[in-house]
Amino acid sequence: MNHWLFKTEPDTYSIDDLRREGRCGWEGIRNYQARNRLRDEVQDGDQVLIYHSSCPVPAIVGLACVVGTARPDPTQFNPESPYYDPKSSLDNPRWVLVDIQWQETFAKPLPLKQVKTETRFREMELVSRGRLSIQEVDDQSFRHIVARCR
DNA sequence: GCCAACGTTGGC
DNA sequence: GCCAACGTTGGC
Repeated sequence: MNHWLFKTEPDTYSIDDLRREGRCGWEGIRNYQARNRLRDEVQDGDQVLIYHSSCPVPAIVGLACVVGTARPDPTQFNPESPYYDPKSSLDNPRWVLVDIQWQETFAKPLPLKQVKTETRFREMELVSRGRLSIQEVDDQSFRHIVARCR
């Protein structure tokens, strides 16, 4: 069982939106490495830290879990969608998504600034590979973060 | 709004 | 398959 960190811009879709909806398809991933992880590595029941980017205080803000496995992202076929990809086809979809279920909104979100400061987080992809939108989180960091953000 | 880092595209 | 040009991300 792996743990993950999914990034989102709260102006587009926030942890509050996820809480309200309960469950959502994590649409709009348009990066091959992130896509490959969703398709090949993310498993039913995996836990996911939700991270807010491009906002006043970028931070890890909550917890969700994966429901089911990867499926084609319908937005790639919708010309009206900002995630539309004319090079994709129904026969051979290029992009996938996973569905996630809200579990928790943290009482004490963990700001990126803090993650960067502490040596225990040195190896986190959030520090070393900030732009990757689907990140793997090691077990120890994951447990530490959940415990201290509650 | 700037810009560094990094991903993608396409000509050759 | 290289690499220059270009586009995107995201912190600041």
